[in-house]
Amino acid sequence: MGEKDISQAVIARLPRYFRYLGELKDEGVERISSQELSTLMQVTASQIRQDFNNFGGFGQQGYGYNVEYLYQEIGKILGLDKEHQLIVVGAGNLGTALCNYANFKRRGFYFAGVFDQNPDLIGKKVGNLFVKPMEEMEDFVKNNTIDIAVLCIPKTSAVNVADKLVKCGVKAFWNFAHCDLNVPKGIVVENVHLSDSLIKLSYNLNENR
Amino acid sequence: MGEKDISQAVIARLPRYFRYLGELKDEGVERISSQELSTLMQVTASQIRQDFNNFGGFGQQGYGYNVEYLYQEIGKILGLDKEHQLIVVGAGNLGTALCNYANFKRRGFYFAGVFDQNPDLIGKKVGNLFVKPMEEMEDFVKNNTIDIAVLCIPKTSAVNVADKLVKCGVKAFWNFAHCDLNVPKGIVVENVHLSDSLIKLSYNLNENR
DNA sequence: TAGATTGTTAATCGATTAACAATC
DNA sequence: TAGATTGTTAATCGATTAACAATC
Repeated sequence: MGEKDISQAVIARLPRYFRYLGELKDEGVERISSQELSTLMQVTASQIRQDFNNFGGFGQQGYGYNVEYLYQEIGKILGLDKEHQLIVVGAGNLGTALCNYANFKRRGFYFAGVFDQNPDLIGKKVGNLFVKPMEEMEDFVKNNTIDIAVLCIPKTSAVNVADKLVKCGVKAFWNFAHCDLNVPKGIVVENVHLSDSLIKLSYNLNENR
Repeated sequence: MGEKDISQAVIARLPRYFRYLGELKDEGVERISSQELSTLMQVTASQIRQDFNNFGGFGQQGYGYNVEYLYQEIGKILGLDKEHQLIVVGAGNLGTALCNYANFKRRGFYFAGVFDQNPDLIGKKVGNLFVKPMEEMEDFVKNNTIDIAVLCIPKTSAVNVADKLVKCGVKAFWNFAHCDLNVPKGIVVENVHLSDSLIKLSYNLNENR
């Protein structure tokens, strides 16, 4: 963390770069210029170069960027060279959907446990896991060095569950509950507020008529 | 659309205001000042007043804002006073989860149809709908004035399906496919790239150590 | 009327774009 | 060497914050 802080606007664009570079790599493309990438991604070449240069010079004058190399480097910046252990709290439809999504594993995100308070769901198979009761959550987290908790529970319990998990050492929350978490400094939250997203779509839809 | 364009930064904040105002309303709070809302939401009072004043003066000097009135007005701005008809394309885990999420209906978003190309899923009950084959999608959309299509299909088919739906009159896409859609001007896309979101979390997690 | 708080203008800050020297 | 394209500085643009006059 010696470096200067990178703005969240830049960070938010990195996964998209990573995605495009991965596709280019899979297509066998060896090199790409900021101008070509600009056309492909519909952002300015200036922005692309500025973004990359926040992390060091990955390109070469007169040549452009080596796709494979840039892909690897951005992967490292994003922490995708490391493995992450996750738990999912809430084994409803959404929690189940996320557990079943195989792509995350490919990126080093491993689902280590699923928990629910509904007795009817306990023992149910979700992905390659069996739903455990909420009472076992805290011990499980302590014993398995869990990085990330995925919250797929109603907002009424989300804040409370998050507090408990912070105490057990969870460092990051992927929050699908329809509320804001209030966590201590140093704990990271990424919200996915689906209703908010749909409502935003509604605004733009109605504006565009 | 006579008014000047509102920036997407402002639009993106509106659903959150709406959410907080809804909660305040439910708690029976009658009035609130930008300063109080600022403390509650952890944004500056200045920003709150600027944001609201993009759409007109909803407050009263010396008093603040009437919660119920402001809630209603922001709802109208967001188009939540209108009904929206949706279809879901892709009846996998995620499509199923979205169909089952009752909260959307409460906001005027009605799921009118679910489609999948997998013969095993056809006829399966999802929410209060039965999965229909993809072949029926286009006629269905034309006959039911569908506003919004929710894409829960792999990226390999998403672009193709979106093209078809645009031709049938769909005006907005809620895109969960892991790719960018390229739609004509006037068609609205709201992306929910879950992998990108999780990867962003990964960056911030690794940065915070 | 005095106090409170908005609506709005002005100042600041940060992010994006343009330009170009450095260099492969 | 000449051409291409980066890395980086400077200019512009837009968004956020501060300040305060208007007014309830």
